[in-house]
Amino acid sequence: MHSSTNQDHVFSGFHALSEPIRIQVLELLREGEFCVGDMCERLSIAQSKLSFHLKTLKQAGLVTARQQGRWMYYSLNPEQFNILESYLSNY
Amino acid sequence: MHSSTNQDHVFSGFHALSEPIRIQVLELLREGEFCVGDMCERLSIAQSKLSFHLKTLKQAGLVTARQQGRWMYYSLNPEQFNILESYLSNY
DNA sequence: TGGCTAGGTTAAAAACAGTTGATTCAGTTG
DNA sequence: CAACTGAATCAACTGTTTTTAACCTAGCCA
Repeated sequence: MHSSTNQDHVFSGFHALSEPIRIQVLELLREGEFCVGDMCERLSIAQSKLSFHLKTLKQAGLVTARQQGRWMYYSLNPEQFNILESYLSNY
Repeated sequence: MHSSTNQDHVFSGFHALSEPIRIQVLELLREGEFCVGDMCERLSIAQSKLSFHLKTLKQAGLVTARQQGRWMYYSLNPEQFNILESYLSNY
């Protein structure tokens, strides 16, 4: 049906999705790519807190990061959403 | 896109999905309806522990319960999986 | 080079989730 | 009614996740 290796990734995906701040981040990223500072401002959230949640989202594969100079740009990774979606479609 | 009222339900859905025992329960329920005692046996898990996780799954809408005499029968609620699936399809 | 800035890291505290064993509750059966 | 049983609940405990504030690092520009 699906390998247990994938299942771990699926777990961390659902875990990443089960937190309000992380959902806010994802909703924001639907507008497009953002750097950390701009996200802090838009979400009124402390930088280190945001970094923590971005790390979680990145480890879960839901977002990707790209560095440009001093700025780190984050964006959605739709592929991972597809994987979670197709896991759910088993039910 | 989707109301914030729905979002709460979506949260608890993803939270429910982010725990190994709860996934085991859901996988088992794909075989069909089970009462608590049988699930305990099949999953080698203490009754109060299982009840705790079933409560979480029920609150998240992922399973439904039906009482028959002293037995409580649980089964999957595919509609809620569809809701989560379509939430993910926004990404 | 030195100072500034964006963002990642860390450690301690606080908050939250899960486990355990005992207890309670509601149906059933004698 | 009394004894019994399946399942929910509770309180104490343990483990994990999140928050916070201080600190570190790397890139830029004077």
